[in-house]
Amino acid sequence: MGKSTAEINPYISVDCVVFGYDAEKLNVLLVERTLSEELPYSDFTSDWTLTGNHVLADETLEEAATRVVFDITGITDIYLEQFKAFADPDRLLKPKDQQWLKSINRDPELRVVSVGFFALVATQNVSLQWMGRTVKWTPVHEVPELGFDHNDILQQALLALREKMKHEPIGFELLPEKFTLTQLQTVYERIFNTAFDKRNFRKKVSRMKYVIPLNEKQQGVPHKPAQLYMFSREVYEKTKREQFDFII
Amino acid sequence: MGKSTAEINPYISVDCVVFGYDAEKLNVLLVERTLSEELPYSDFTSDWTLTGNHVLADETLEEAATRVVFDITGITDIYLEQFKAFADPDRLLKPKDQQWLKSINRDPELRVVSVGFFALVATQNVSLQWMGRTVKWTPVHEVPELGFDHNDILQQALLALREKMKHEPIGFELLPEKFTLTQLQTVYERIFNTAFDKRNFRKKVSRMKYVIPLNEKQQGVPHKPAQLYMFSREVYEKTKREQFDFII
DNA sequence: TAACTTATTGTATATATTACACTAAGTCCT
DNA sequence: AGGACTTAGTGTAATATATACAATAAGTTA
Repeated sequence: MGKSTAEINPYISVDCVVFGYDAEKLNVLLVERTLSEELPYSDFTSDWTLTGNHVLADETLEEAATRVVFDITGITDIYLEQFKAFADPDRLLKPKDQQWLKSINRDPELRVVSVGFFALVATQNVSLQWMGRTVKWTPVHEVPELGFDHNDILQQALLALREKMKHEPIGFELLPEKFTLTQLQTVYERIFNTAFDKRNFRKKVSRMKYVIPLNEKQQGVPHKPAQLYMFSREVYEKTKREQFDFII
Repeated sequence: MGKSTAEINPYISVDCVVFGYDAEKLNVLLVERTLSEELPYSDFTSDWTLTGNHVLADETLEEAATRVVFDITGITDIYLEQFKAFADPDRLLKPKDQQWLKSINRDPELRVVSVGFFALVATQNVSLQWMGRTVKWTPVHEVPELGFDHNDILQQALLALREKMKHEPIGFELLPEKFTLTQLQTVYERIFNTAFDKRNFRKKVSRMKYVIPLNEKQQGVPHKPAQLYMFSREVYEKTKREQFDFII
């Protein structure tokens, strides 16, 4: 942002599916899309889209995605992963989208490749603002019809997130640095929409040497305070081994 | 192919990393890149690249990748998976690549997004020809310096292939329809560069209900003929269940 | 101090993993 | 016909993991 329009590559964009978790639900960041006031088109004045932007001339895709997430959330060290490119010839051809593209003087005929990233953020303690545009968290199961092909992109991001979560310890990215085992279990239960047995889950976690108990307990809760844990990526990288699980 | 140049989208291409397996090694399909004869640039006359092409105006990425693979191999039903988009600003800026782009009258300044797919084919029994261009199988560990950023694309494809193979039964795509357990074991050993215990491997496979023994044995081998098996994706889809393995 | 809420723990059974070496069934050669 | 050669095929014991299942512990609140 803050760069001149001339540096923007009109053919390539990134869309970031920013997932957040609030101890209740998996949410996704949406941005309001409004028609510019000078052009009062009739059939909509605003709706919602994922966060995205065109890449700049000297930017890599990763840099563009990092910039987009930073501009909205102010967060720099964020878990970010490219998961799929979207380039169907008709992905911007819905009437609303055409109307919007014209309203901001973009060529509505142009075929834009959008590269999808998903991001995981720990809390909602991010100052939501994107150059004055309205940004909000929405539970992934309550997302309305979005602009462009963003409902599709969101669904693909969810699939990619689940696939990755099955095999890599990224659930921790959605939790605060210090978390309880119940919180950890709940993250997985919500994202996979299942329930785990508490004892078996804890037995499994206790075998993960990279989930480390702290000398600290939960505070300010009106019941028995839980042990706090941290995740160590360093320990994970050192102790992980390849394994196959393509069985039944 | 066979369409007019006017229908080509100059900004978007697909590159297909076509993996083949010949009972010995994992190979990849390479195409020779030659400078057009009218423009005798000095420092190279030909080298190799992955198979790829620009997408056509009315094509999706998947359709373009399918077309590219079909044009080279003549195969229609092929395992094909999008794994990553490549769009670094400098990905086509090496002198050789600039020279080549100019020689075919492409704008060498243009930033092209290439979407990478990997494909798995069972045998080398594919008629290799791509509109008269030279195509060859090369063992993945003997691939020379390729044009563009294709060495990078190949490495990323290998990583994506391994990741997928750890969790999904796609090794079968590299084998003939009827295969022996030794062949199956060898595929995994070669791709992961490890050795498995034969008895333990077979015990594991015997638990996969979707690897089905046939009433048929190997023929024409100068030793005890092995039992032949087939893979049933239908049985796999019906019996698989989600599981987590992000432990140690 | 009783009611309430969430945290924490164990055991028995079944299944999966690992390490390890010999016999079986063909062909080839003389 | 017989022996050499090559790859196929198999079992067992020890350890680790998965699953099903319910009672006690440690705080807070009224």
